[in-house]
Amino acid sequence: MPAAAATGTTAGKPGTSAADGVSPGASADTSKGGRRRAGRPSAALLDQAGITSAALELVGRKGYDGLTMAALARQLDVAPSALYNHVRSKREVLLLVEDHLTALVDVSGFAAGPWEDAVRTWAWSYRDVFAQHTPLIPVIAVLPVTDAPQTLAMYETVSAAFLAAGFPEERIVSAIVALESFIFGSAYDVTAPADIFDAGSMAAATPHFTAAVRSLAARGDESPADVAFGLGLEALITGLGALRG
Amino acid sequence: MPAAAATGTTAGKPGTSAADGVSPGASADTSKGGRRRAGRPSAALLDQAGITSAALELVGRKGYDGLTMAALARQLDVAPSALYNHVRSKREVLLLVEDHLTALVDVSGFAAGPWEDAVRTWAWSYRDVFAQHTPLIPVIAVLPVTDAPQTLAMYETVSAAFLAAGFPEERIVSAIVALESFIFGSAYDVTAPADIFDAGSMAAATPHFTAAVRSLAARGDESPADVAFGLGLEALITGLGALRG
DNA sequence: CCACTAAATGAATGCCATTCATTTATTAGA
DNA sequence: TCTAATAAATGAATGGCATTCATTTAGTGG
Repeated sequence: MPAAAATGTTAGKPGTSAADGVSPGASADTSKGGRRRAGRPSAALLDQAGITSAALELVGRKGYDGLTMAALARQLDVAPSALYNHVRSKREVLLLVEDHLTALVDVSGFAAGPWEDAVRTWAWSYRDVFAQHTPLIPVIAVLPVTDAPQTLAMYETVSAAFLAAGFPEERIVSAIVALESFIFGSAYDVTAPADIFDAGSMAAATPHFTAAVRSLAARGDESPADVAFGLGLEALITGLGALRG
Repeated sequence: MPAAAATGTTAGKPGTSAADGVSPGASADTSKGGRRRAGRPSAALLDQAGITSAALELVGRKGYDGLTMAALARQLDVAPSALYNHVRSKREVLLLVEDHLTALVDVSGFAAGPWEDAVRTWAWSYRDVFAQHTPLIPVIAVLPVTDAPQTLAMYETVSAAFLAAGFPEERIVSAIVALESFIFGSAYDVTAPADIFDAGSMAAATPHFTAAVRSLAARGDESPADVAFGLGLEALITGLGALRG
């Protein structure tokens, strides 16, 4: 399970959620509900799906520092101010991206098989997706689920599976939150520089820590972030699993 | 090794960091060692300790949105550009604040008593400190320990205690990282709005999740964030504790 | 008293998200 | 077919931000 970690990122699951496929290009004017009133231009250059995929491409190419409203507009061949006809703020752009990414998290394990395996698959995949998008984590943390349909869909799938696995209803949300907290915190670790624990000139003053760091580095195959995540995840699975009736 | 910590940052030149003298701004940092060269003003208005405490006061009063270099300068009765004689960037200000806060984390439990109790005390305290400073979390995550002496000191204390408790040396860093990841993720939860899980109009589409949320709310005394943190922490303590030889 | 230097200044610079009055393009309905 | 309504795009502001830099200020050791 450890090395496979990296794969999860691409693992978009078709059956995961209620979202239609979307056609990210320039024209997918499906939803955007609301009745039409008077004359209404049909060939809009922008919509939320297009903005979302342009934002994702931009992030992939330039990182989150490169995701500015100006750059986003340029990517879409449009004036920056045009974006505000479709999105209330930059935060809403981040929110659209977040919800899109959540749909990539692998919840397929919850359909069948042991609860432990399903949680493992889900957690590794969840971490892998957001490890490449850590600037979204502060956004997610305060995000009312109402504003993120895909995220809500994921919670429904996971909740149903926890109930089926024998969890008492009043513990389900707490267990999910505990797992998510660990997942988000661990996503940051993945991005940490390799020498983050190098004490440098202070090494002599911190002998126990320095020795611990050195013996950690000695083991070769797995990345430190993966080792720590695996360790914590197994502890959580065992400990939380014991709550089942 | 207390406040002397602050030195290293301005370095870059041999022997430059020294800047002792009489009364600095608001809070005096005692001699920072280093040899003196030529003539040198003794009544500096600013130093890193003063900047740190001004930043903390500002954050307490206006939050992290209010912590701008301009506001910080105003607080210290100084021009914004003056700050850059003592600090390389705003990020370094955040770093100073982070290191100061880390010193507030309660590691006293590691001095004696059972490992489990010490970890519990440490983890709750750690979470509580940073729950009020979540904007620092992305900074901490990528922060080389070299740049944060207090943080390094905490790691040394914790590492020594884990070793004494019977942990194999090569698992210590992983165990600490796993705990920290959980702690940082959980710190975000504390700040989440109470209605974060209200599915609103989508409630009908997510019956299991909605029911789980409702039954959670039913239990009154403890905050949801505390319940989740306690649940996860106990699982981690049990699971990680099993690694001890 | 002079040469040296850390520290403070104030005026730029460039980037950013966001706003707004205005224009453009489309279509429903008369 | 003409017209009124309207969504969407524009381009020029606005105000805030961190940061830079040439310059000035003021102590101090020699």
